[in-house]
Amino acid sequence: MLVSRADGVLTGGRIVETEAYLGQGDPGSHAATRGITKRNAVMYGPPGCAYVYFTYGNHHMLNLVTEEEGTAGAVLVRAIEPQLGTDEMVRRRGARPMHELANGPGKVAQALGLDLRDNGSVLGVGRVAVFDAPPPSEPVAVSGRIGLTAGHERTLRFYLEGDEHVSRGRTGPRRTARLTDLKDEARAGDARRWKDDA
DNA sequence: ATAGCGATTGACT
DNA sequence: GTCAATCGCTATA
Repeated sequence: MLVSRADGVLTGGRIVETEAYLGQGDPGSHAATRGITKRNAVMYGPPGCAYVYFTYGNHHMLNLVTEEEGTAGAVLVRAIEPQLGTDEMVRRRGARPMHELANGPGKVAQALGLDLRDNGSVLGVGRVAVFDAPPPSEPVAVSGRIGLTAGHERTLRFYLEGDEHVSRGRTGPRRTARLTDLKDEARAGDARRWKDDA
């Protein structure tokens, strides 16, 4: 559950689509180039913070920092299922079908009223908060990330299979799995990474 | 100081 | 399916 209290109004919903962005070695990441810059600094900061950036001259993107301080890593929230403050979300986004209020990363930030002021804010302390929720009943689909220049693709996009609130997009190759299995895979990957580092 | 570009969207063919 | 809008960040001079 993702919740915003921008403008003193609570808005939010269930996260239904995400993409992972790593640090060095992930050419699609803002942290791809070695070193901290003014923009990507928050990605290197402590986990549990919001990394918000501005792109294409119009759109804000909300990421959740995931890795320990000193290691770049964040999850881009690409879509949510509106559940809280939907009337305010309609006011911010314009009259649209419910499933088009936040079915894209730029739309998520707009619907939640977020902007660069939220960059670096601590989840639950600033205007953005994330709460645990029951695991989804739908299978989780895994595909390549959207919108990256060729050669930057990695299968790091995760979304709820068949959910109407997921962004439209060229999916490409895709597989589905249970959430518990994906978590097992992630843990195995972490173990492999630690072993390699050692 | 500044050219080039982008983790997109919305309108249009 | 194509395409323009739009501006902060990054890299280069």
